[in-house]
Amino acid sequence: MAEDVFKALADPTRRKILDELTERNGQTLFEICARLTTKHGLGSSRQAVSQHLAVLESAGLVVSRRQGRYKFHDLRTEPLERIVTRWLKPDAPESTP
Amino acid sequence: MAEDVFKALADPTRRKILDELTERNGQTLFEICARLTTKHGLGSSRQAVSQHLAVLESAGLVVSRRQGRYKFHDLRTEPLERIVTRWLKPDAPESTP
DNA sequence: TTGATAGGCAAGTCGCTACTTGCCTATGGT
DNA sequence: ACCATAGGCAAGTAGCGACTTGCCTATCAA
Repeated sequence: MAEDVFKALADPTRRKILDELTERNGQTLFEICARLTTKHGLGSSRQAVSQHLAVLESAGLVVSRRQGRYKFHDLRTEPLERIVTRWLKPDAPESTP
Repeated sequence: MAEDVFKALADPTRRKILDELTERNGQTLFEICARLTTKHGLGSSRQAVSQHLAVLESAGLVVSRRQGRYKFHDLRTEPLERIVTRWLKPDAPESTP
């Protein structure tokens, strides 16, 4: 539900994970760990990232597929498209001039 | 910055306050308290709602104007329109934590 | 089979945050 | 002048959430 989406987005590391998956979909846990530390400079442990991925997955923002000993993670943007329109009521759409 | 917007949206009571201001803009603290308890069934104290409004204001989602002994609160949706497009576009994401 | 890789599970620690409690200031009605 | 209303400030408490620690399972390559 939407409740979980907001909670999932509340953490900066999880948002970085979404950034990473936006840039390159279908990464494994270790790939995400490596790219978080090298590119974003975050020193997150494997378990920490694993728990973040679990939160993102239970929020519907990430789906995972197992293949052998690898587990690939894919981004799902559908939950994002629904949550913000809640407060962007029909009045005054000043987003595009 | 965007960081504060996500943190502000992480709390369900704050989201209810945004709902309330969406429905009727320019409410005072006591009005928001009253409508939260009656319409939404939340038993939030005055101080709790006051602190929530401070968080929303520092995130740029609410602005307040003083008038006599009243303080009116208005919704600002501009910060909302910026945050989610971060993952909806195929472009490179913003460099924000 | 052995060892290395990829990941999972569970309990525990620690910091942040939502909420309370108590007291304070200021404005306005009468 | 009085007092009720509208709101602010600050310290303290409780619980949730992020992260660690330690050990476990499963898969593949040699």
